[in-house]
Amino acid sequence: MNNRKKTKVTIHDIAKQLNTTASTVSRALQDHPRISQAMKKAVLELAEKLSYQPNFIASSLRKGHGNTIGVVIPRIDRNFFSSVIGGIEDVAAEAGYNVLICQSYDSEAKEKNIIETLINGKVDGVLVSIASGTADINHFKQTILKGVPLIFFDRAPSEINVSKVEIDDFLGAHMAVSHLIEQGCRNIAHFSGPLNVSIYANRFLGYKAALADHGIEYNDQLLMQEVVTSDSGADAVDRLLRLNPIPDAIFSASDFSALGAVIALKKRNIVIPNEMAVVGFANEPYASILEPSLSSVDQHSREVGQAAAKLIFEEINDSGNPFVAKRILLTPELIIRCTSKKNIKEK
Amino acid sequence: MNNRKKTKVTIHDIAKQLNTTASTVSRALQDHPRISQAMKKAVLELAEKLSYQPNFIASSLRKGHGNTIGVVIPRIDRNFFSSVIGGIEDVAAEAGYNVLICQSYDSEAKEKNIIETLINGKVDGVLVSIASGTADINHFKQTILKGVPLIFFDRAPSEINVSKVEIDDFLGAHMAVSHLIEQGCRNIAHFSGPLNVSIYANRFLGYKAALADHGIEYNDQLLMQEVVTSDSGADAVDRLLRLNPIPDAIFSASDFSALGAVIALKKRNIVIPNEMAVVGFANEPYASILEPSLSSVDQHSREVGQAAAKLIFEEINDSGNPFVAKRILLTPELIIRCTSKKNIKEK
DNA sequence: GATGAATCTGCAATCGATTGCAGAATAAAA
DNA sequence: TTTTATTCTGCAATCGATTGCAGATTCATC
Repeated sequence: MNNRKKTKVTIHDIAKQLNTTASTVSRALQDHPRISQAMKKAVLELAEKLSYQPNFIASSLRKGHGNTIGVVIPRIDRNFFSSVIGGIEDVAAEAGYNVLICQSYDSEAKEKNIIETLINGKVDGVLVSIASGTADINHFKQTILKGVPLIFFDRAPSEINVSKVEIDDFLGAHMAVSHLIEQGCRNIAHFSGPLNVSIYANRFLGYKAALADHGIEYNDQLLMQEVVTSDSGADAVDRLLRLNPIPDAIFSASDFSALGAVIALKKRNIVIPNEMAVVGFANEPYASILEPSLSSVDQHSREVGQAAAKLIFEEINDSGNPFVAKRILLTPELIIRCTSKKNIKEK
Repeated sequence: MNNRKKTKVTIHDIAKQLNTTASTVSRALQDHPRISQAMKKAVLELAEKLSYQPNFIASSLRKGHGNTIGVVIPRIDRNFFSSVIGGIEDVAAEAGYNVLICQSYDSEAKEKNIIETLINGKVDGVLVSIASGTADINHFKQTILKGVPLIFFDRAPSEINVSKVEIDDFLGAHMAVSHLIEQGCRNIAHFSGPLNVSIYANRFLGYKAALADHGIEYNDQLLMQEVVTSDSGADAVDRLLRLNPIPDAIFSASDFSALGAVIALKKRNIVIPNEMAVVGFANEPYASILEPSLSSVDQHSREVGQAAAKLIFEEINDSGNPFVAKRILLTPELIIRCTSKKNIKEK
């Protein structure tokens, strides 16, 4: 067992041993109605005996598709994306498809490169969460021209006519901010990401709308831009504390900056949530572990993946009909924990 | 742009327009030395103009490989595995390979199924972290017979002659337990997983060895078996507290059970680390966020992925030579935090 | 002008499975 | 026995790119 040689049994080998042809063997293996039971039995038995396995590449070439879909994400070691992939893989495995994972690391060049190698027959469809560094979306137009189904999830460009699966960021933000207002907060700061990225833009709009709906005026000073990391969250807290009056809540578009904020607030002995309430976004696994536990908007990431995968299979199987872009908007869920629930002690 | 038609430019199309043949076009595209500069230029220009993209499937069939490797893991939404995949993907992308991800959900049947579909030419090599439910490893022997390179990482069966990338669980456990002993603990409990799984067996051995090396007798009562989840960790704490004397430390083979233990201990107002110190294993992202922050053994997961990927490319490119199984053992790192560092206040 | 060398191209087979169509073999009906 | 219907099989092309080998063309040398 120390030298490994390729055993390559093909339908021709089977045909030869049975004094028949590859066509017949091929049909027998597919249980084609015009092949006799006797022949099917013989083929199946010999195939089993020789432990024949069909060559996937060859049949893909002939059939024109390879039962594989590609997924392009910024990075996999982020909880949101790995759980989206979990959802995609569930649906794909069910449908007999495999999933090819590629990371763009938020770089447009990498993303472009990935898309180009994927669409040359390697995959039958592509699911993308666009890189934040991507300005030019021509590579996606290529994909469409090639006739390869394309779906965006989570992060999607607006200037392109494709199907999308998104969570309702506006609603999530609106729920979070409304909740803070119900808790008595009136002076609510917002940590935002780059506003040219749709998810952050929508969260910002949801924030503003919730304020307006409760008759609270929007205050420019309370918007902290490009605050999505833990460090920047801590810095932003410093800036907030210099305001007069000091805000009484933070709605952060990211759990990471919310985390940084909570740590910074604790360091300054500011009581959470009574002096300053905090709600994050994404419901990262650590949200429940942080003390006080972090309220956050859950994105139902696994369902995002499942929905996106289902959508792409629809488009793959539907390729004859004229294309109509669909948009699925999933409802997020506000998870209320200790950083925002006043008058309730930590247990 | 509402109807999507497949544009399928092949080398034959280019050849026809240039009054030459597919062979010449193929060679021109590969910059073959025996093609004239003029012809190369013409081909390249026309290819560009028609936005020709080589058909990946066709060239794979002919070349006998498809620049794809498969990864089989129990599940992707676990930090360890997603970061291993990050490492694999880094190396693979560098080498011009794509990565196919499959989840076994710790089921032998699923794993077997995955392996069988992968090795039929779909991938050029397979990286596996074996499902905990897998007893029969015949499907892997098939893989070897097929001549498809195979590497195990993290979890590997012992009864098979293949290359492996593992972290030194024995050493990691030894470091953790020695550290607890240095902190003055003498009565150290151990939360273990199923001992037929190598990683848990080795952690257990490392635990025992560290005790022995410090002249501490191993006590059967302090071994809590099958404790790898948060809930079971909390339960195990209950049992420990009924012992006499009560242990003064826990070395957990999993961060999840360590987490459960810390929460349970806090609920009972047992002071960590002075009354009970805790060290976990895996350095999950929440370890640093927990209060008190959890000491844990970091597995350098990204490096595991990188090492495994490098190894499989060696085997793929080396297929001529007689096979020699390699074993890479990575050194883990003990991260000392507040659950085990006595006499240091939490900041 | 002839021979040899050097440089390009094209033919045709190949990778392995699939499939339309023709045709063989068998059974049923006349 | 002949005709018609029915049931199986096989031939050959196809998917698109690659490659060994032969042949063609150009150029240099004697």
